[in-house]
Amino acid sequence: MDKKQQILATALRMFVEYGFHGTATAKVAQEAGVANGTLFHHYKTKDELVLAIYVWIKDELEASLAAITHDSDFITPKFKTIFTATLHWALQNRGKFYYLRQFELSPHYANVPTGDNQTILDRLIAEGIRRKILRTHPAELILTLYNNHVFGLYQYITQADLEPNKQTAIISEGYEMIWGMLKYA
Amino acid sequence: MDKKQQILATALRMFVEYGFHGTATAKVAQEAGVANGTLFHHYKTKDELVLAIYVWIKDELEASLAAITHDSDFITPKFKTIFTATLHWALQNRGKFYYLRQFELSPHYANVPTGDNQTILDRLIAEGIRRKILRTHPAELILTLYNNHVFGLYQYITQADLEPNKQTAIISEGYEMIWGMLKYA
Amino acid sequence: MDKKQQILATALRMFVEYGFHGTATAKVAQEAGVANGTLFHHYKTKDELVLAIYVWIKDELEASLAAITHDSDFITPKFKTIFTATLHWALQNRGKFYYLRQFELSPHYANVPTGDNQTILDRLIAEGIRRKILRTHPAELILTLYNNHVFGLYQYITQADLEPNKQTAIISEGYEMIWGMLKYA
Amino acid sequence: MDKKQQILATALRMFVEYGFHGTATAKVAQEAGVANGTLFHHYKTKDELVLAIYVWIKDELEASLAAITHDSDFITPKFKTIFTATLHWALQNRGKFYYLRQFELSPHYANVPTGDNQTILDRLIAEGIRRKILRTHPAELILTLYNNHVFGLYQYITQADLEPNKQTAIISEGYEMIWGMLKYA
DNA sequence: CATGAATGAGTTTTCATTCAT
DNA sequence: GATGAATGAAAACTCATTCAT
Repeated sequence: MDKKQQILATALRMFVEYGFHGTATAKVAQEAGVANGTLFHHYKTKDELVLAIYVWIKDELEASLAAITHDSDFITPKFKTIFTATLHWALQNRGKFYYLRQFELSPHYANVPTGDNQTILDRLIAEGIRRKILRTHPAELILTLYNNHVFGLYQYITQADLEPNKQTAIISEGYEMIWGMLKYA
Repeated sequence: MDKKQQILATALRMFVEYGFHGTATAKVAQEAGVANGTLFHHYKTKDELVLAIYVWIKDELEASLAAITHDSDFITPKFKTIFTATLHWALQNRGKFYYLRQFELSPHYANVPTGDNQTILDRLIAEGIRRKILRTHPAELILTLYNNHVFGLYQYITQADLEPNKQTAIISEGYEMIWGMLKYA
Repeated sequence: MDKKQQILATALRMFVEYGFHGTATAKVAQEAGVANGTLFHHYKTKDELVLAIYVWIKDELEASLAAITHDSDFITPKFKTIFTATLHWALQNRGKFYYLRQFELSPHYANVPTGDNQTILDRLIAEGIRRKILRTHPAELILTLYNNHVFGLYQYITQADLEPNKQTAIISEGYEMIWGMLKYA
Repeated sequence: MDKKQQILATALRMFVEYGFHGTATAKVAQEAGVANGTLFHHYKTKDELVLAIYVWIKDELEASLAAITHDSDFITPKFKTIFTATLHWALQNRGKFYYLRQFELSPHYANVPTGDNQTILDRLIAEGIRRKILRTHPAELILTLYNNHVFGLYQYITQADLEPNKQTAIISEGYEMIWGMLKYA
């Protein structure tokens, strides 16, 4: 398990730094301190490794959001909690958050097995629309706009290299913006 | 000249379909109907080709926006005009618009020579902030949020494969959203 | 013992289907339902496995011929019996017979330990020549022509996919041919 | 062209000595005095190279037989001429002849494009059967037995390492044998 | 301007074999 | 005996780039 996890972490770091194609599997193995063949013993192909990292990060973010919300929470504050927590997580896990975007905009995204596993956010949006707390738009549209807004803020904050308190202020502003944009009436 | 343009167009199509690394220069040359060496006769390196396509598309979009606006326009309607025109252009030039995103999120973006050539949108936002028509935020933040919103709408419309009239309706809605989000007070 | 035999049988099948080099030991182990290391526990190298299969089949064919002949038989009918039995055995054990050829034409053949263990056929030919029932040619020549004739018939019958009665007829014809070719005067 | 032919000749020699799988393309390129990539510039895959060699040899043998026969020849002497010439060619081009067998018994044989290009021998056998000069068997059977007989003689002569005059004598004997076996009545 | 043969470093992947448990 | 994770040396193949014509 140790080596497997070591490969995962090293690959993540290198993929973020050099891109998928810019990172040779041999280099990953070397930096992870394992033999070339060991990487392929655990992940049959490079694509499989790329996907495994995505699932790992996705699960981790989801778990971190699950830890601070409850099904019984009211929708409006829950929305704020999730938005804020996501951005803070993103800023404390920049490599991981960047990886998610990099992956989702790449052809690799097509390899994700399509289960019906809805995320907390998926369910929240669906319920918010149904209860007329969010605008009556297709959930898919709301989700897409939300994600792009979150990524936009992340992009700005990281590129402008803001101080922590400024970061919190912007996140707060950003929340007001998206809420004003998506809330019902 | 013919061959040069042929290479450009073919490369654009293939880069969008297979990605930068997934597209071999030899394949581009072949599909463009020119010899391997001809491609390198016009563009010294693959990176140079990738950049040339970006500049070409960027200029084309800018020219198309320039054709429908004037420096003397009022800011508020001009903002709407540009937003709407950009999205329509994106939907009629999907490959080109997608290329812009692909390029800007890639390490290639660092190769763009940093001139002070501001776009129409850059100038509009700067002036909007100065005149307190747009929120008093850093121009960079406003621009980032704007761009991500535009791309989010583009993503939704293309993935949902909407009919033309639905497209126009969503673009109109999308405009109201971003305007509500960015306008002063 | 069970596992050892299981490995042998699985390897035979796969070597015939994919060739020696085309068959990975890991795949053999997997299909045989044993662990990777178990294969190497029983056979020190892949070459050793390849050889073991050859010896196994060779012994089986020899035993099957021994069961229907006696040292005291007359040479002429014994020749016919052996020829006919060999071909029938070959057609009922196609994989095994094909393996023998595949092995003997490969560099692996050099690994067979050279004992003086003569086969029934070897002894029969030697005696036939000595007693002037077979042509006075080097035994090696007669054996080679015999083997190629047998394989030729096998090739034709399997490729033409003949019905059982046709098979018997061809084998009979084939016997007349080789006998006419090799018998004395 | 020079390099292409150089690759072909080198690969032939190495495939005969080490087998298809035992010969690395990198080694072929090295021995042929060309770069690794050059080999793949001329032959897209190793399989394509293997096939190209087969076609080359096959054509060469066919041309050599065509040079000493005429369509108007009588069948019986033509048969002898071809048989004898084939064996002499085989003994003077041992690598090439061995390659043909090696190839035809391998899975590569399935890659040969199935045209209707009949060889001289194919046509001769078909006509011999029709005119009742050869036994009334399926042409395929006659051809298979013929080929195996030729290869058997080749095998014996090369393994016994006979002197030239002995070779000629055995070939002559071998002709009588196959003719006795295949001629009508 | 245009060509396409030639290059060789680099890539992913395979695989027989070992060894600690 | 049995296991399967670990190994690392190959292997086939790719590809941006050069250059003589």
